[in-house]
Amino acid sequence: MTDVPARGNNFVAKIIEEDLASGKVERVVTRFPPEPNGYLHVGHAKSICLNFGVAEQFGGGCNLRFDDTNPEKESQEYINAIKEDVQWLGFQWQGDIRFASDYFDQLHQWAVELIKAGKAYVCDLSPEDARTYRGTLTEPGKNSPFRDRSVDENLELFEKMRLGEFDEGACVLRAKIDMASSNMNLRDPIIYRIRKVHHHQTGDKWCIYPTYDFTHGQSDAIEGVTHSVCTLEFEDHRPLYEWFIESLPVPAQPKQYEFGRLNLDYTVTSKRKLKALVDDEVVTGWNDPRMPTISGMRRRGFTPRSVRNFCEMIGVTRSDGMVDVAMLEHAVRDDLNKNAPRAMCVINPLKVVIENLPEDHLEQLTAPYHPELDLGTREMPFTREILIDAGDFKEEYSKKFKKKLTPGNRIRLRQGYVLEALDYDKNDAGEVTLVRAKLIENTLGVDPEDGIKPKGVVHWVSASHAVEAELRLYQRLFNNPTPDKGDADYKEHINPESLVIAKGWVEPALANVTPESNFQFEREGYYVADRFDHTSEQPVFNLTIGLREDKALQKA
RNA sequence: UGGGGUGUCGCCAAGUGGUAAGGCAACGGGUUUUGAUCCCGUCAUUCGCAGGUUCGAGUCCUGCCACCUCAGCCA
Repeated sequence: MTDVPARGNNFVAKIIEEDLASGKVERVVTRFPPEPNGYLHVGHAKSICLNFGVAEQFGGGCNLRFDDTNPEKESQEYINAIKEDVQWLGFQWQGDIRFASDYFDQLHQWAVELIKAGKAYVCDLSPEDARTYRGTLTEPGKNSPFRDRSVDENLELFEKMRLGEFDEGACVLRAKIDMASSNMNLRDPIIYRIRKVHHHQTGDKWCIYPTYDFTHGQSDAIEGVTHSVCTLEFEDHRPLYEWFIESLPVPAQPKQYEFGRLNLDYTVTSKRKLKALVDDEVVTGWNDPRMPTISGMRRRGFTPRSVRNFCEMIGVTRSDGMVDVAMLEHAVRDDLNKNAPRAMCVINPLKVVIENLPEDHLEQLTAPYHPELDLGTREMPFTREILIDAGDFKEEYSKKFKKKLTPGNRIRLRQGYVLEALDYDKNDAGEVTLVRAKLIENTLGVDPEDGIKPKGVVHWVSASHAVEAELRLYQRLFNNPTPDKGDADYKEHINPESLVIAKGWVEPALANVTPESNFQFEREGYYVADRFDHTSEQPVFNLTIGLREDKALQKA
């Protein structure tokens, strides 16, 4: 009875619902905390939909906060791209954009307080020695020889760190927790390290930077985040997150919850590997239509709604699985089928001469852009010579080709008349080069008067009026279901045919569409006018996804 | 061999002691001026495995097994 899908019905939403009901929180606040060290991908889309979605669902807000504690890997380019991607998906953050770096002063002050409370110390162990002292998964660590420095000495040393008196790596500030903990994160984790680099937000103000662990929870507290939702690999960090919140005079008590990150088959979703694809020029950039980045999907022709529907479809749980990429493809097809205007484009042209039409015949056929939605109409010039897809003509009739144009077999020109093939020409290679046909009169919108109905429907364009367009035919980037598995060899699975450039003859109405207009080229697939390269002089369309094909037909 | 997690149809996922939703995929059939869409139907006697508690267990208990994750001065 209900046509409203169960929305946001996941465990995070349930927790929030309960917290709201019990009065534990009065208004939900979440945050999406990307590090600006790469472009956002489909996995981030899941997180964005969750964090913004749940805030929206319960009348709260979601902050966009850049987790910018590691300046050397970060850049303004990424910040800009991330903002654009979030907005493109249709979400708006609460208030201004936040940066963890906005809180560096406060964080520094809290670090000092930790030292004063005897809960943090400056450690001079080299990275190698620190690793040794840390122990292993099965053996406890050992206390650092610097663990018992006096508060005054630590204060002085930490201040010298801040003033740049030590080299990078010379020492760090660590929280004093428990070197024997079975949770590695609690073995005196580093909370400040020396990095003598320029920061994209704070310039050269700091040469010491707080670590993720020391930054994240406190930033949440400062912003009044109630539910800090992250992925499963941070689960082990939760005790540390809580340790800081309990040890420091923070203004709020945020709680961390974890969900399973998205894994998509035939897809790579690690920023490092995506960056390698860009750096090694396997693709043309972060927004290459083959990339699973949000900007890549956008350029490919995915709509924000299709991506959001996909995220809704896969759900949010604590189990980590591998989602079938067919689900993503379904989400796009479903949205585009319902909403994209239809148009015609012939990719493998075969000329058909309609012999019972005069040379100068020109008729404008009015065709609706969508079979159900009222998206208006366009004029399709109809002339004596037209182009159809070569695959739609067969020299001989057969059951498999019952819907094709064959001598003696009628088909209907989509949105036009019924045609009957008469004969055809072949070249030396045996290829059909031209078909002669006759038009059956009075068949616009109605069946032939002689009662012989056309068997199939074929898309077409006027040979003299069609506009040549560049078609970029995309397929999946990888031909292996788990290219992300293992470490070094994922590039061996690159699909050599992930991009094929082809030519298409589109109906004139398509030349003037704006970049990013989605279409279904009837009987061909869903295409989008390229966001950057499409112009009316040089139309460029990207294949978003093909139409679903009849499986039985493929087998035949 | 330590800690933390997760195991329900090929994939995702509801289910919270009362007798296994839904989506994707697949497979049949119907409609169709897109071999698309749409429609209709089929698809888990069984919930990682083995015991136990109970009138009754996917749900509770015990013990196994499998997989993921943690030893960055990354996030």
